[in-house]
Amino acid sequence: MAGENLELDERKIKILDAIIRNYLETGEPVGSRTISKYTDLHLSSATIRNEMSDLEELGYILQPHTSAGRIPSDRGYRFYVDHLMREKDREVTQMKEFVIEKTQKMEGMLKQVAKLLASNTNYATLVSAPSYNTNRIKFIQLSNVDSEHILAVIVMNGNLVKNRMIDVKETPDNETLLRLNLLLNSALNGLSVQEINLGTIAKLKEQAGSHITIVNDVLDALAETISAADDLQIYTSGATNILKYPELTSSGSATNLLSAFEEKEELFDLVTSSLSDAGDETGIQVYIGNESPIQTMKDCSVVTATYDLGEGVKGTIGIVGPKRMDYENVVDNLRNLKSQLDGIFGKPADEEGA
Amino acid sequence: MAGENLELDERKIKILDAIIRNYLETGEPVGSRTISKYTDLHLSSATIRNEMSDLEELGYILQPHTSAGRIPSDRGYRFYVDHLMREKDREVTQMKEFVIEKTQKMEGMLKQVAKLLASNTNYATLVSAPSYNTNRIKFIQLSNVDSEHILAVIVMNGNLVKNRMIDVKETPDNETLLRLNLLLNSALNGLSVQEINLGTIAKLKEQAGSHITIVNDVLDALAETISAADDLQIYTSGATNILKYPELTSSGSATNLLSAFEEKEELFDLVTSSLSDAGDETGIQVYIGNESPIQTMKDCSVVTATYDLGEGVKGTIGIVGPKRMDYENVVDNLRNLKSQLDGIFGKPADEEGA
DNA sequence: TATTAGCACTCCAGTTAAACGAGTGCTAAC
DNA sequence: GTTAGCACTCGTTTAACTGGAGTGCTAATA
Repeated sequence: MAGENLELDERKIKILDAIIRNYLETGEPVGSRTISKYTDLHLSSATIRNEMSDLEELGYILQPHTSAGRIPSDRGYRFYVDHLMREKDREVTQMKEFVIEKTQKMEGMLKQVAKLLASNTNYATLVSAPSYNTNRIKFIQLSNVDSEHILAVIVMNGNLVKNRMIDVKETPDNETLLRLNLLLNSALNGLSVQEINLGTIAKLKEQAGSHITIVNDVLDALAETISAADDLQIYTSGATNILKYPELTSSGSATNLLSAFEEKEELFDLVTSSLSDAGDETGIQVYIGNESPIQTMKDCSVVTATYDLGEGVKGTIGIVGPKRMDYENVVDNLRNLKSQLDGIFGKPADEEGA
Repeated sequence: MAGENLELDERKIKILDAIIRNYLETGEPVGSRTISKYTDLHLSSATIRNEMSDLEELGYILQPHTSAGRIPSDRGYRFYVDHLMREKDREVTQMKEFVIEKTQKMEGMLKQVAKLLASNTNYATLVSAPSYNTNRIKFIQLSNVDSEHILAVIVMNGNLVKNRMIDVKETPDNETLLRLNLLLNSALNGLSVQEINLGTIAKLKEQAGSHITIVNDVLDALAETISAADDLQIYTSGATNILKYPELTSSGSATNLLSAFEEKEELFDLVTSSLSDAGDETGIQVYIGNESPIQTMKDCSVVTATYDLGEGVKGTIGIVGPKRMDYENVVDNLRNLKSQLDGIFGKPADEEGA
């Protein structure tokens, strides 16, 4: 565990650890007498009191009011997460079988993941669908559907499919359509959407001749494919777990949290910022209180994991709960799920356009 | 308003009406003295008390406890909704512009509708996407995507598009693909999914020759298109409004309601049963307390409207709130929105496969 | 006969006061 | 440096009290 520390000696650390662990369990302020018995230090409550007084001065714990026990401060939690938390002996869970084999579709699977996580942890969970931003165009096809509509089908790497109905005044004949298909595919194939620049577009339009409008529509559809807000799906579960924690309901932030989980807009911010924060090498990130990217969550803790399917295809799994959440369990669960998801996409199953 | 009634004379009806209206406003049990002043009957509180006693015996109102005022019973609400409720002078709202013009996409529009309704009423709302069950196949197209995948695109009436990736061992050449496309289109075009019977399938497979597996996959995709649970999308908004009503939070049903709105599974039942209940000619249905199709909602009232885009394409808009909800306002809002939606689909805009 | 005034009674909601107890800080002794 | 002891603080719980809104009943009234 924690090695030498500038301001905390061995004993203080042990006491801090005991306080936090106890508080995580009970949710009640913990007093000196409790610690005196709980630890193997064999110190009297009076001694503990002195140490606690020091710890408070250092900002690791605080008193809700005079003559109450101590609770961890944000700084205390941070120290705990960084140095004190033990990794769980991971029991190899049967998640894989349960979650992944059973559902072929991305959407269903992610919903399952959120649900499973929520029931495992008793916190609110969210899972974002992978974002395909840096993905490349694999295939484009235009077809006549009826006299007024052309259907454009765009397949991206990873087999994400996007459809776009295009209104036309007159139906192009099959030959023209074939030519356009050839044109589009040869011009755009293999490009990521970012790589389609003005030059490409100009050339394309030049060659399209009288069918510029169709080409324009296809380009629009491509643009839409990356417009993140439109594409990014977020699945949530267990939001009502929030109501289980009095420190959230009484502080009044519960309602805001719940509607954030319903409307999901704020969750986008959470997901994107968690995707950009690198996290440590494990890809797991812990936000405590005000560290959270979202103001709404300043009274709770957020733990996120970023899963990476390769080729820049990434997504986020997150857990939102009270500051006194069971970090060990949560982190373990996330690490576990992450590793499962990281592996999946060797063989991309069939998915559907959002 | 209500004409003659077997057990209720004019005066009793007036009193009942006054009690319910007052209770809807305040949420507090209403006493005899209040009514004595509130109405233009000019009766003393004592007289009112006698009448109230009668009304209670008849089951229209009840006392939360001795020496409290009266509140409407389910039966009372029912009578109110059926006979007493006045229709609002509809101010022509600018909903259409706001909601409908601004968003081209079905999904976005329905989300907007839910949101608007929630903010208008302060209750929890849900909107189901139109179900295309009786819809017909318009167009099918298979294309080679890469060496291991064929993409099947299916367009239904109303321009609902469904994609399906099909794994293949070896790529069919273009000629074969063309033949299959022709085959599928001529065999299935214009059929609703229910109409595809064993005969059709057998004939199709016979003609498919060595490419049965592909045909099978296409048929699977078709089956999926109608599998309702998979297809039916529900958008919700304002679920947290539930927390505003003490009668729901204290009875403990709020949590269940909230998670019903989050998980949405129960809402499917609500939507389907509201779709099958014809409702009166207006297409609007009011469920009070136990009348609700869902047990979770037995402590509240549910008002639903069914919108009909024609061709069997239907959807539901619903509102969930306390029994003392503002029925007049709610019904008016629903009727309004319904009429807007009913009109929309003259020109089906572009949509995307689920 | 229908209505009203008056009164005793009920019961909830809100307030106050007291008792409790968990916990601290400090001091003095070990 | 550690501990025992004690006075003090402060939130929580319990109990008792009060006010008020509302009812039901009875007797008087129009």
